[in-house]
Amino acid sequence: MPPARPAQKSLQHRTIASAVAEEVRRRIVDGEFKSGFQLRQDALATEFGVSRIPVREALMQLEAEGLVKIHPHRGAIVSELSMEEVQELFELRALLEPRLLKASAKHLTEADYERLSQILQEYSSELRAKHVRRWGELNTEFHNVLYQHAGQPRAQAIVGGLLQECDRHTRLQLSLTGGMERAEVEHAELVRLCKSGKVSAACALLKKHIEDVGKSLRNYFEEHTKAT
Amino acid sequence: MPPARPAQKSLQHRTIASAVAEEVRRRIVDGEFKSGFQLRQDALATEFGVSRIPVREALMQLEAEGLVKIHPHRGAIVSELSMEEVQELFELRALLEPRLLKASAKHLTEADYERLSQILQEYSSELRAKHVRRWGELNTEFHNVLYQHAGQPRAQAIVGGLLQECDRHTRLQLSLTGGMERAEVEHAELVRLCKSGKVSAACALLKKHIEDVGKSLRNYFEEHTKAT
DNA sequence: CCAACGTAGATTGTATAAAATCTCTAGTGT
DNA sequence: ACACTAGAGATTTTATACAATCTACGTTGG
Repeated sequence: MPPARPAQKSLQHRTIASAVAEEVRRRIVDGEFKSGFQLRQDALATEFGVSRIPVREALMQLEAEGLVKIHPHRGAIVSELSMEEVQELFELRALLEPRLLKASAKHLTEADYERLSQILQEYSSELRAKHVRRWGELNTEFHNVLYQHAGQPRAQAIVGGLLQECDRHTRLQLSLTGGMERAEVEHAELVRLCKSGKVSAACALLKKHIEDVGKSLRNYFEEHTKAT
Repeated sequence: MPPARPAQKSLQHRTIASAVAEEVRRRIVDGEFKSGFQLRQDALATEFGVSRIPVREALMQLEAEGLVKIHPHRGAIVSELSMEEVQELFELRALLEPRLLKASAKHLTEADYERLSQILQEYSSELRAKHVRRWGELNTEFHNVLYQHAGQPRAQAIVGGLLQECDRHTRLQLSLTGGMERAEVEHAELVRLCKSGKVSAACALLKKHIEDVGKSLRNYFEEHTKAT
Protein backbone atom coordinates (compact mmCIF):
# COMPACT_ATOMS: atom_id res chain seq x y z
CA MET A 1 0.00 0.00 0.00
CA PRO A 2 1.56 3.29 -1.06
CA PRO A 3 1.59 6.00 1.60
CA ALA A 4 -1.07 8.62 1.02
CA ARG A 5 0.22 11.03 -1.58
CA PRO A 6 1.34 14.51 -0.55
CA ALA A 7 -2.26 15.66 -0.94
CA GLN A 8 -1.48 18.85 -2.75
CA LYS A 9 -4.54 20.61 -1.42
CA SER A 10 -6.59 17.76 -0.06
CA LEU A 11 -8.05 17.50 -3.51
CA GLN A 12 -8.38 13.93 -4.71
CA HIS A 13 -9.84 13.64 -8.15
CA ARG A 14 -9.56 11.82 -11.42
CA THR A 15 -7.85 14.82 -13.00
CA ILE A 16 -6.28 17.97 -11.62
CA ALA A 17 -8.50 20.07 -13.85
CA SER A 18 -11.66 18.72 -12.27
CA ALA A 19 -10.25 19.22 -8.80
CA VAL A 20 -9.45 22.84 -9.53
CA ALA A 21 -12.88 23.30 -11.06
CA GLU A 22 -14.53 21.97 -7.93
CA GLU A 23 -12.58 24.27 -5.63
CA VAL A 24 -13.11 27.40 -7.73
CA ARG A 25 -16.78 26.53 -8.13
CA ARG A 26 -17.10 26.24 -4.39
CA ARG A 27 -15.54 29.62 -3.85
CA ILE A 28 -17.82 31.25 -6.38
CA VAL A 29 -20.96 29.68 -4.99
CA ASP A 30 -19.85 30.52 -1.45
CA GLY A 31 -19.30 34.13 -2.41
CA GLU A 32 -15.55 34.21 -1.77
CA PHE A 33 -15.15 35.09 -5.44
CA LYS A 34 -17.76 37.79 -6.03
CA SER A 35 -19.39 38.77 -9.30
CA GLY A 36 -16.95 40.57 -11.57
CA PHE A 37 -13.88 39.21 -9.81
CA GLN A 38 -11.01 38.55 -12.19
CA LEU A 39 -9.77 34.99 -12.17
CA ARG A 40 -6.16 35.06 -13.27
CA GLN A 41 -4.77 31.76 -14.47
CA ASP A 42 -1.33 32.38 -13.06
CA ALA A 43 -2.57 33.30 -9.61
CA LEU A 44 -4.82 30.26 -9.34
CA ALA A 45 -2.12 27.96 -10.72
CA THR A 46 0.42 29.23 -8.20
CA GLU A 47 -1.98 28.94 -5.30
CA PHE A 48 -2.92 25.36 -6.11
CA GLY A 49 0.62 24.42 -7.01
CA VAL A 50 -0.26 23.27 -10.52
CA SER A 51 0.41 24.51 -14.01
CA ARG A 52 -1.93 26.82 -15.91
CA ILE A 53 -3.22 24.15 -18.31
CA PRO A 54 -5.60 22.43 -15.86
CA VAL A 55 -6.61 25.86 -14.55
CA ARG A 56 -7.65 26.89 -18.04
CA GLU A 57 -9.67 23.75 -18.45
CA ALA A 58 -11.33 24.26 -15.10
CA LEU A 59 -12.32 27.78 -16.09
CA MET A 60 -13.76 26.51 -19.36
CA GLN A 61 -15.86 23.99 -17.49
CA LEU A 62 -17.13 26.68 -15.16
CA GLU A 63 -17.99 28.85 -18.12
CA ALA A 64 -20.08 26.01 -19.49
CA GLU A 65 -21.93 25.99 -16.17
CA GLY A 66 -22.49 29.73 -16.43
CA LEU A 67 -20.50 30.68 -13.34
CA VAL A 68 -17.69 32.30 -15.29
CA LYS A 69 -17.45 34.46 -18.39
CA ILE A 70 -14.34 34.17 -20.56
CA HIS A 71 -13.31 36.99 -22.88
CA PRO A 72 -10.76 35.78 -25.43
CA HIS A 73 -7.29 37.12 -24.74
CA ARG A 74 -8.67 39.18 -21.87
CA GLY A 75 -9.22 36.62 -19.18
CA ALA A 76 -12.04 35.22 -17.09
CA ILE A 77 -14.29 36.92 -14.58
CA VAL A 78 -16.97 35.58 -12.28
CA SER A 79 -20.14 36.13 -14.29
CA GLU A 80 -22.22 39.16 -13.45
CA LEU A 81 -25.95 38.68 -13.79
CA SER A 82 -28.49 41.47 -13.85
CA MET A 83 -31.61 41.06 -11.76
CA GLU A 84 -33.50 40.35 -14.98
CA GLU A 85 -31.14 37.52 -15.78
CA VAL A 86 -31.44 36.08 -12.28
CA GLN A 87 -35.20 36.24 -12.62
CA GLU A 88 -34.87 34.33 -15.86
CA LEU A 89 -33.04 31.57 -14.01
CA PHE A 90 -35.93 31.23 -11.58
CA GLU A 91 -38.45 31.22 -14.40
CA LEU A 92 -36.60 28.41 -16.11
CA ARG A 93 -36.45 26.46 -12.88
CA ALA A 94 -40.17 26.99 -12.30
CA LEU A 95 -40.74 25.64 -15.78
CA LEU A 96 -38.40 22.64 -15.69
CA GLU A 97 -38.37 21.36 -12.14
CA PRO A 98 -42.07 20.52 -11.80
CA ARG A 99 -41.74 18.50 -14.99
CA LEU A 100 -38.84 16.55 -13.54
CA LEU A 101 -40.64 15.94 -10.27
CA LYS A 102 -43.75 14.77 -12.07
CA ALA A 103 -41.77 12.21 -14.01
CA SER A 104 -39.61 11.14 -11.09
CA ALA A 105 -41.94 11.16 -8.07
CA LYS A 106 -43.59 7.79 -8.59
CA HIS A 107 -40.24 6.05 -8.93
CA LEU A 108 -38.80 7.27 -5.66
CA THR A 109 -37.66 4.33 -3.54
CA GLU A 110 -37.65 3.77 0.20
CA ALA A 111 -33.92 4.50 0.24
CA ASP A 112 -34.53 7.81 -1.50
CA TYR A 113 -37.05 8.88 1.12
CA GLU A 114 -34.58 7.82 3.76
CA ARG A 115 -31.94 10.12 2.28
CA LEU A 116 -34.45 12.97 1.95
CA SER A 117 -35.34 12.62 5.60
CA GLN A 118 -31.68 12.77 6.56
CA ILE A 119 -31.29 15.96 4.57
CA LEU A 120 -34.35 17.54 6.15
CA GLN A 121 -33.03 16.63 9.57
CA GLU A 122 -29.67 18.17 8.92
CA TYR A 123 -31.49 21.26 7.72
CA SER A 124 -33.26 21.70 11.00
CA SER A 125 -30.25 21.08 13.18
CA GLU A 126 -29.21 24.38 14.63
CA LEU A 127 -25.95 24.63 12.70
CA ARG A 128 -27.76 25.85 9.63
CA ALA A 129 -27.10 29.49 10.42
CA LYS A 130 -23.41 28.86 10.86
CA HIS A 131 -22.74 26.92 7.74
CA VAL A 132 -24.45 28.57 4.85
CA ARG A 133 -22.22 26.59 2.55
CA ARG A 134 -23.41 23.26 3.84
CA TRP A 135 -26.98 24.47 3.44
CA GLY A 136 -26.42 25.06 -0.24
CA GLU A 137 -24.88 21.64 -0.70
CA LEU A 138 -27.83 20.01 1.00
CA ASN A 139 -30.25 22.03 -1.07
CA THR A 140 -28.60 20.87 -4.27
CA GLU A 141 -28.58 17.23 -3.19
CA PHE A 142 -32.20 17.48 -2.08
CA HIS A 143 -33.30 18.48 -5.55
CA ASN A 144 -31.04 15.97 -7.27
CA VAL A 145 -32.42 13.07 -5.23
CA LEU A 146 -35.96 14.16 -6.05
CA TYR A 147 -35.34 14.29 -9.80
CA GLN A 148 -32.94 11.43 -10.33
CA HIS A 149 -35.56 8.97 -11.56
CA ALA A 150 -37.16 11.29 -14.09
CA GLY A 151 -35.26 9.67 -16.94
CA GLN A 152 -34.47 13.10 -18.33
CA PRO A 153 -30.72 13.47 -17.98
CA ARG A 154 -30.46 16.56 -20.13
CA ALA A 155 -33.11 18.48 -18.25
CA GLN A 156 -31.56 17.42 -14.98
CA ALA A 157 -28.16 18.66 -16.07
CA ILE A 158 -29.62 22.01 -17.07
CA VAL A 159 -31.48 22.32 -13.78
CA GLY A 160 -28.31 21.44 -11.90
CA GLY A 161 -26.53 24.40 -13.41
CA LEU A 162 -29.48 26.71 -12.78
CA LEU A 163 -29.69 25.64 -9.16
CA GLN A 164 -26.04 26.39 -8.60
CA GLU A 165 -26.33 29.90 -9.93
CA CYS A 166 -29.56 30.61 -8.10
CA ASP A 167 -27.93 29.48 -4.89
CA ARG A 168 -25.07 31.87 -5.41
CA HIS A 169 -27.35 34.85 -5.87
CA THR A 170 -29.89 33.86 -3.23
CA ARG A 171 -27.53 33.04 -0.41
CA LEU A 172 -27.11 36.48 1.12
CA GLN A 173 -30.78 37.31 0.94
CA LEU A 174 -31.78 33.91 2.30
CA SER A 175 -29.74 34.18 5.45
CA LEU A 176 -31.00 37.69 6.16
CA THR A 177 -34.72 37.32 5.64
CA GLY A 178 -35.23 33.93 7.20
CA GLY A 179 -35.92 32.37 3.84
CA MET A 180 -34.15 29.21 4.92
CA GLU A 181 -36.70 28.38 7.58
CA ARG A 182 -39.48 28.82 5.09
CA ALA A 183 -37.70 26.69 2.52
CA GLU A 184 -37.35 23.96 5.12
CA VAL A 185 -41.04 23.68 5.88
CA GLU A 186 -41.89 23.77 2.18
CA HIS A 187 -39.36 21.08 1.42
CA ALA A 188 -40.76 18.89 4.17
CA GLU A 189 -44.26 19.41 2.84
CA LEU A 190 -43.00 18.55 -0.63
CA VAL A 191 -41.63 15.21 0.52
CA ARG A 192 -44.85 14.47 2.40
CA LEU A 193 -46.94 15.08 -0.71
CA CYS A 194 -44.71 12.87 -2.85
CA LYS A 195 -44.75 10.07 -0.33
CA SER A 196 -48.54 10.08 -0.17
CA GLY A 197 -48.81 9.93 -3.93
CA LYS A 198 -50.17 13.44 -4.44
CA VAL A 199 -47.78 14.13 -7.26
CA SER A 200 -49.61 16.97 -9.00
CA ALA A 201 -50.05 18.78 -5.70
CA ALA A 202 -46.34 18.36 -5.05
CA CYS A 203 -45.50 19.78 -8.46
CA ALA A 204 -47.75 22.77 -7.89
CA LEU A 205 -46.13 23.44 -4.53
CA LEU A 206 -42.68 23.13 -6.05
CA LYS A 207 -43.50 25.60 -8.78
CA LYS A 208 -44.93 28.06 -6.29
CA HIS A 209 -41.92 27.59 -4.02
CA ILE A 210 -39.49 28.48 -6.79
CA GLU A 211 -41.51 31.43 -7.99
CA ASP A 212 -41.86 32.79 -4.46
CA VAL A 213 -38.15 32.65 -3.80
CA GLY A 214 -37.58 34.50 -7.06
CA LYS A 215 -40.12 37.18 -6.18
CA SER A 216 -38.75 37.52 -2.70
CA LEU A 217 -35.29 38.02 -4.11
CA ARG A 218 -36.51 40.70 -6.50
CA ASN A 219 -38.37 42.55 -3.77
CA TYR A 220 -35.29 42.49 -1.58
CA PHE A 221 -33.22 43.80 -4.46
CA GLU A 222 -35.62 46.60 -5.34
CA GLU A 223 -35.89 47.85 -1.77
CA HIS A 224 -32.16 47.93 -1.39
CA THR A 225 -31.50 49.73 -4.65
CA LYS A 226 -34.19 52.29 -3.91
CA ALA A 227 -32.86 52.94 -0.43
CA THR A 228 -29.26 53.52 -1.38
CA MET B 1 -3.70 47.33 -44.42
CA PRO B 2 -1.91 44.01 -43.84
CA PRO B 3 -2.31 41.40 -46.56
CA ALA B 4 -4.65 38.57 -45.69
CA ARG B 5 -2.90 36.17 -43.38
CA PRO B 6 -1.77 32.70 -44.54
CA ALA B 7 -5.18 31.33 -43.58
CA GLN B 8 -4.07 28.03 -42.11
CA LYS B 9 -7.26 26.28 -43.06
CA SER B 10 -9.37 29.20 -44.23
CA LEU B 11 -10.44 29.51 -40.63
CA GLN B 12 -10.16 33.02 -39.33
CA HIS B 13 -11.05 33.24 -35.70
CA ARG B 14 -10.14 34.93 -32.51
CA THR B 15 -8.45 31.80 -31.19
CA ILE B 16 -7.35 28.55 -32.77
CA ALA B 17 -9.39 26.61 -30.25
CA SER B 18 -12.63 28.23 -31.39
CA ALA B 19 -11.75 27.66 -35.03
CA VAL B 20 -11.14 23.97 -34.38
CA ALA B 21 -14.34 23.79 -32.38
CA GLU B 22 -16.31 25.27 -35.26
CA GLU B 23 -14.90 22.84 -37.80
CA VAL B 24 -15.37 19.75 -35.63
CA ARG B 25 -18.87 20.92 -34.71
CA ARG B 26 -19.72 21.28 -38.38
CA ARG B 27 -18.51 17.77 -39.11
CA ILE B 28 -20.54 16.32 -36.28
CA VAL B 29 -23.71 18.18 -37.24
CA ASP B 30 -23.20 17.26 -40.88
CA GLY B 31 -22.81 13.61 -39.99
CA GLU B 32 -19.21 13.24 -41.14
CA PHE B 33 -18.36 12.28 -37.58
CA LYS B 34 -21.07 9.81 -36.61
CA SER B 35 -22.28 8.95 -33.12
CA GLY B 36 -19.73 6.93 -31.22
CA PHE B 37 -16.82 8.04 -33.40
CA GLN B 38 -13.62 8.45 -31.44
CA LEU B 39 -12.10 11.89 -31.66
CA ARG B 40 -8.38 11.50 -31.09
CA GLN B 41 -6.59 14.64 -30.08
CA ASP B 42 -3.41 13.77 -31.93
CA ALA B 43 -5.18 12.98 -35.19
CA LEU B 44 -7.19 16.20 -35.18
CA ALA B 45 -4.16 18.24 -34.18
CA THR B 46 -2.09 16.80 -37.02
CA GLU B 47 -4.84 17.32 -39.58
CA PHE B 48 -5.35 20.96 -38.65
CA GLY B 49 -1.65 21.59 -38.25
CA VAL B 50 -1.93 22.76 -34.63
CA SER B 51 -0.92 21.40 -31.26
CA ARG B 52 -3.17 19.31 -29.04
CA ILE B 53 -3.88 22.07 -26.55
CA PRO B 54 -6.42 24.00 -28.65
CA VAL B 55 -7.89 20.69 -29.81
CA ARG B 56 -8.49 19.69 -26.20
CA GLU B 57 -10.20 22.99 -25.51
CA ALA B 58 -12.34 22.67 -28.59
CA LEU B 59 -13.46 19.23 -27.46
CA MET B 60 -14.32 20.59 -24.03
CA GLN B 61 -16.44 23.31 -25.59
CA LEU B 62 -18.24 20.74 -27.72
CA GLU B 63 -18.86 18.64 -24.65
CA ALA B 64 -20.50 21.63 -23.01
CA GLU B 65 -22.79 21.85 -26.04
CA GLY B 66 -23.60 18.17 -25.69
CA LEU B 67 -22.15 17.07 -29.02
CA VAL B 68 -19.23 15.21 -27.47
CA LYS B 69 -18.74 13.02 -24.42
CA ILE B 70 -15.35 13.03 -22.73
CA HIS B 71 -14.22 10.13 -20.56
CA PRO B 72 -11.22 11.07 -18.41
CA HIS B 73 -8.03 9.38 -19.58
CA ARG B 74 -9.99 7.53 -22.24
CA GLY B 75 -10.70 10.18 -24.79
CA ALA B 76 -13.67 11.82 -26.47
CA ILE B 77 -16.38 10.32 -28.64
CA VAL B 78 -19.24 11.89 -30.55
CA SER B 79 -22.11 11.61 -28.10
CA GLU B 80 -24.53 8.77 -28.60
CA LEU B 81 -28.11 9.55 -27.73
CA SER B 82 -30.82 6.96 -27.31
CA MET B 83 -34.15 7.67 -28.93
CA GLU B 84 -35.52 8.49 -25.47
CA GLU B 85 -32.85 11.12 -25.03
CA VAL B 86 -33.53 12.61 -28.46
CA GLN B 87 -37.21 12.75 -27.57
CA GLU B 88 -36.26 14.61 -24.41
CA LEU B 89 -34.50 17.22 -26.52
CA PHE B 90 -37.66 17.80 -28.52
CA GLU B 91 -39.76 17.98 -25.37
CA LEU B 92 -37.47 20.62 -23.95
CA ARG B 93 -37.63 22.59 -27.18
CA ALA B 94 -41.42 22.35 -27.20
CA LEU B 95 -41.38 23.72 -23.69
CA LEU B 96 -38.87 26.52 -24.12
CA GLU B 97 -39.24 27.83 -27.65
CA PRO B 98 -42.87 28.95 -27.45
CA ARG B 99 -41.93 30.91 -24.36
CA LEU B 100 -39.14 32.63 -26.21
CA LEU B 101 -41.33 33.41 -29.19
CA LYS B 102 -44.05 34.80 -26.97
CA ALA B 103 -41.61 37.20 -25.35
CA SER B 104 -39.84 38.11 -28.55
CA ALA B 105 -42.57 38.29 -31.21
CA LYS B 106 -43.86 41.77 -30.48
CA HIS B 107 -40.38 43.24 -30.63
CA LEU B 108 -39.54 41.94 -34.09
CA THR B 109 -38.49 44.80 -36.35
CA GLU B 110 -38.96 45.36 -40.04
CA ALA B 111 -35.35 44.36 -40.61
CA ASP B 112 -35.95 41.11 -38.78
CA TYR B 113 -38.90 40.25 -41.01
CA GLU B 114 -36.75 41.12 -43.99
CA ARG B 115 -34.13 38.62 -42.89
CA LEU B 116 -36.76 35.98 -42.18
CA SER B 117 -38.13 36.41 -45.68
CA GLN B 118 -34.67 35.99 -47.14
CA ILE B 119 -34.24 32.76 -45.21
CA LEU B 120 -37.61 31.43 -46.34
CA GLN B 121 -36.73 32.27 -49.91
CA GLU B 122 -33.44 30.47 -49.75
CA TYR B 123 -35.28 27.51 -48.28
CA SER B 124 -37.55 27.23 -51.27
CA SER B 125 -34.85 27.64 -53.87
CA GLU B 126 -34.31 24.27 -55.44
CA LEU B 127 -30.81 23.77 -54.04
CA ARG B 128 -32.22 22.66 -50.71
CA ALA B 129 -31.93 19.00 -51.56
CA LYS B 130 -28.32 19.35 -52.54
CA HIS B 131 -27.07 21.24 -49.53
CA VAL B 132 -28.48 19.67 -46.44
CA ARG B 133 -25.81 21.45 -44.48
CA ARG B 134 -26.92 24.88 -45.60
CA TRP B 135 -30.48 23.95 -44.69
CA GLY B 136 -29.43 23.29 -41.11
CA GLU B 137 -27.58 26.57 -40.90
CA LEU B 138 -30.62 28.45 -42.16
CA ASN B 139 -32.87 26.60 -39.77
CA THR B 140 -30.69 27.60 -36.84
CA GLU B 141 -30.55 31.23 -37.91
CA PHE B 142 -34.29 31.28 -38.50
CA HIS B 143 -34.96 30.35 -34.91
CA ASN B 144 -32.30 32.65 -33.55
CA VAL B 145 -33.72 35.65 -35.37
CA LEU B 146 -37.18 34.84 -34.06
CA TYR B 147 -36.05 34.63 -30.44
CA GLN B 148 -33.39 37.30 -30.27
CA HIS B 149 -35.60 39.95 -28.68
CA ALA B 150 -36.98 37.75 -25.94
CA GLY B 151 -34.57 39.19 -23.40
CA GLN B 152 -33.86 35.69 -22.14
CA PRO B 153 -30.24 35.05 -23.01
CA ARG B 154 -29.91 31.92 -20.92
CA ALA B 155 -32.94 30.24 -22.40
CA GLN B 156 -31.80 31.19 -25.87
CA ALA B 157 -28.38 29.67 -25.26
CA ILE B 158 -29.95 26.45 -24.04
CA VAL B 159 -32.28 26.31 -27.02
CA GLY B 160 -29.35 26.95 -29.34
CA GLY B 161 -27.61 23.84 -28.09
CA LEU B 162 -30.79 21.79 -28.28
CA LEU B 163 -31.43 22.89 -31.84
CA GLN B 164 -27.97 21.86 -32.92
CA GLU B 165 -28.34 18.39 -31.54
CA CYS B 166 -31.84 17.94 -32.89
CA ASP B 167 -30.60 18.95 -36.30
CA ARG B 168 -27.89 16.36 -36.19
CA HIS B 169 -30.31 13.56 -35.40
CA THR B 170 -33.10 14.76 -37.66
CA ARG B 171 -31.12 15.44 -40.78
CA LEU B 172 -31.18 11.99 -42.34
CA GLN B 173 -34.82 11.42 -41.65
CA LEU B 174 -35.77 14.89 -42.86
CA SER B 175 -34.22 14.52 -46.26
CA LEU B 176 -35.82 11.10 -46.80
CA THR B 177 -39.40 11.74 -45.74
CA GLY B 178 -39.88 15.18 -47.20
CA GLY B 179 -39.93 16.76 -43.78
CA MET B 180 -38.11 19.80 -45.10
CA GLU B 181 -40.96 20.83 -47.38
CA ARG B 182 -43.39 20.58 -44.50
CA ALA B 183 -41.09 22.55 -42.23
CA GLU B 184 -40.90 25.27 -44.86
CA VAL B 185 -44.65 25.83 -45.08
CA GLU B 186 -44.97 25.78 -41.30
CA HIS B 187 -42.13 28.27 -40.92
CA ALA B 188 -43.76 30.57 -43.45
CA GLU B 189 -47.06 30.33 -41.63
CA LEU B 190 -45.25 31.05 -38.38
CA VAL B 191 -43.82 34.29 -39.73
CA ARG B 192 -47.21 35.28 -41.12
CA LEU B 193 -48.87 34.81 -37.75
CA CYS B 194 -46.19 36.82 -35.95
CA LYS B 195 -46.39 39.63 -38.46
CA SER B 196 -50.14 39.92 -38.07
CA GLY B 197 -49.86 40.06 -34.31
CA LYS B 198 -51.39 36.66 -33.60
CA VAL B 199 -48.68 35.77 -31.13
CA SER B 200 -50.43 33.06 -29.15
CA ALA B 201 -51.50 31.32 -32.34
CA ALA B 202 -47.90 31.46 -33.52
CA CYS B 203 -46.69 29.95 -30.27
CA ALA B 204 -49.22 27.15 -30.50
CA LEU B 205 -48.15 26.39 -34.04
CA LEU B 206 -44.50 26.42 -33.04
CA LYS B 207 -45.11 23.99 -30.22
CA LYS B 208 -47.07 21.68 -32.46
CA HIS B 209 -44.39 21.95 -35.12
CA ILE B 210 -41.66 20.84 -32.76
CA GLU B 211 -43.71 18.03 -31.26
CA ASP B 212 -44.67 16.75 -34.70
CA VAL B 213 -41.09 16.61 -35.88
CA GLY B 214 -40.21 14.68 -32.73
CA LYS B 215 -43.04 12.22 -33.23
CA SER B 216 -42.20 11.81 -36.88
CA LEU B 217 -38.63 11.03 -35.98
CA ARG B 218 -39.70 8.45 -33.44
CA ASN B 219 -42.06 6.75 -35.87
CA TYR B 220 -39.33 6.60 -38.47
CA PHE B 221 -36.98 5.12 -35.92
CA GLU B 222 -39.43 2.48 -34.71
CA GLU B 223 -40.28 1.30 -38.20
CA HIS B 224 -36.66 0.95 -39.12
CA THR B 225 -35.67 -0.95 -35.99
CA LYS B 226 -38.63 -3.31 -36.39
CA ALA B 227 -37.81 -4.00 -40.01
CA THR B 228 -34.19 -4.89 -39.50
C1' DC C 1 -7.62 -24.94 -19.94
C1' DC C 2 -8.60 -20.80 -17.46
C1' DA C 3 -7.65 -16.89 -14.66
C1' DA C 4 -4.64 -13.48 -12.77
C1' DC C 5 -0.71 -10.73 -13.49
C1' DG C 6 2.45 -7.81 -15.84
C1' DT C 7 4.56 -5.50 -19.42
C1' DA C 8 4.55 -2.74 -23.97
C1' DG C 9 2.32 0.47 -26.84
C1' DA C 10 -0.86 3.99 -27.44
C1' DT C 11 -3.38 7.87 -25.69
C1' DT C 12 -4.50 11.31 -22.59
C1' DG C 13 -3.13 14.70 -18.85
C1' DT C 14 0.23 18.12 -17.10
C1' DA C 15 4.42 21.03 -16.89
C1' DT C 16 7.44 24.25 -18.94
C1' DA C 17 8.58 27.59 -22.28
C1' DA C 18 7.80 30.36 -26.34
C1' DA C 19 4.54 33.22 -29.21
C1' DA C 20 0.61 36.26 -29.70
C1' DT C 21 -2.48 39.59 -27.92
C1' DC C 22 -4.03 43.14 -24.97
C1' DT C 23 -3.58 47.26 -21.83
C1' DC C 24 -1.67 51.25 -20.32
C1' DT C 25 1.61 54.83 -20.41
C1' DA C 26 4.83 57.94 -22.37
C1' DG C 27 6.18 60.39 -26.16
C1' DT C 28 5.58 62.80 -30.67
C1' DG C 29 3.65 65.79 -33.86
C1' DT C 30 0.12 69.04 -35.23
C1' DA D 1 -3.69 71.13 -25.43
C1' DC D 2 -5.18 67.04 -27.93
C1' DA D 3 -5.13 63.05 -30.72
C1' DC D 4 -2.41 59.51 -32.30
C1' DT D 5 1.42 56.30 -32.27
C1' DA D 6 4.97 53.35 -30.22
C1' DG D 7 6.54 50.33 -26.92
C1' DA D 8 7.01 47.99 -22.43
C1' DG D 9 4.78 45.03 -19.19
C1' DA D 10 1.30 41.88 -18.12
C1' DT D 11 -1.74 38.17 -19.47
C1' DT D 12 -3.52 34.89 -22.33
C1' DT D 13 -2.87 31.41 -25.94
C1' DT D 14 -0.21 27.83 -28.22
C1' DA D 15 3.77 24.65 -28.90
C1' DT D 16 6.82 21.19 -27.24
C1' DA D 17 8.22 17.76 -23.98
C1' DC D 18 7.40 14.83 -20.17
C1' DA D 19 4.51 12.06 -16.89
C1' DA D 20 0.48 9.38 -15.81
C1' DT D 21 -3.08 6.39 -17.20
C1' DC D 22 -5.48 3.09 -19.92
C1' DT D 23 -5.88 -0.96 -23.20
C1' DA D 24 -4.52 -5.10 -25.14
C1' DC D 25 -1.93 -8.99 -25.41
C1' DG D 26 1.19 -12.41 -23.87
C1' DT D 27 2.91 -14.93 -19.94
C1' DT D 28 2.78 -17.47 -15.85
C1' DG D 29 0.82 -20.23 -12.29
C1' DG D 30 -2.90 -23.00 -10.61
